[in-house]
Amino acid sequence: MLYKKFDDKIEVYDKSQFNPEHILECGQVFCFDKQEENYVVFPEDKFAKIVEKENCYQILTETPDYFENYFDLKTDYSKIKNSLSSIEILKKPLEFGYGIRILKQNLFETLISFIISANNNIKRIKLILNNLRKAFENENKRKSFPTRAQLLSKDEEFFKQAGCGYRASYLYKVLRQIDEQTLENYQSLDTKSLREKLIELAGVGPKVADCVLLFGFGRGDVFPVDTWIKQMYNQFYQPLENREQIRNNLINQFGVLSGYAQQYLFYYQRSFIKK
DNA sequence: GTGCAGGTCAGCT
DNA sequence: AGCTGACCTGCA
Repeated sequence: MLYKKFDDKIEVYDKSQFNPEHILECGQVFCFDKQEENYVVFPEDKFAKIVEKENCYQILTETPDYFENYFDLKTDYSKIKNSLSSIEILKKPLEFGYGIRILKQNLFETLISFIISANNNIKRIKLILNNLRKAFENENKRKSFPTRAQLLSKDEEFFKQAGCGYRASYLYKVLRQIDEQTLENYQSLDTKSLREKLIELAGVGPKVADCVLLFGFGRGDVFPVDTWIKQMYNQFYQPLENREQIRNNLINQFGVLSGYAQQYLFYYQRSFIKK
């Protein structure tokens, strides 16, 4: 993809495979806000503001290298979209979310965020995550995502106060089950074994595991099945109740591009309901 | 007041 | 193994 890296920004010239609204609103990430016409995104302890120009999008940031990787700019999405476009069910979703890219997100942040996402709504998920950031805003620069060590110092009541509800005990437990380095080491596992490892963690079931696999570990051969995907599936395929069955059938069809297909389908399906 | 939101878990057959 | 009900809580 065509882009150029500067000291204080990246300019992305190919608007056909980079659209901040598509990328950030397609459900893979919670650490962003829309400010008037622009999007800001704040993963880990980083920050970027995305501004549209006539011939490009500018990613304004102090850490261009970080965001070059974060937005996976080296990957050519025209190839991915091309191989998916022959599938009838994906035609409209691809047209609608043409600028989607799957972000390369921090493993720990992704794990915590998607544990909180379970049986929850996006507004409240963002509220809770902001509460967690706010609790450490004096010791961190800006409002960074807290580290495992920082969260480990808190008790279950802290997470309840932050609005986590019954997920508070999951967080308390999972912080004692795993650290950042162990997560990194999991990269060497194949997708199936890695998924089993993740499901052992508190608050992590099949759906959350698939989200961490896709958005954190960059595994394309998974298909997170949530209420929206299930709704879509039962609309276009032979209706099924069991989510694992739906998942297996979809992975059978989409193979190593399952995760990508999921994002286009999710974004398109949800657009009908969302205001 | 009622119902829902990117599900997971414990307890049952 | 596979199924079922309970579950925090902010917001519409």
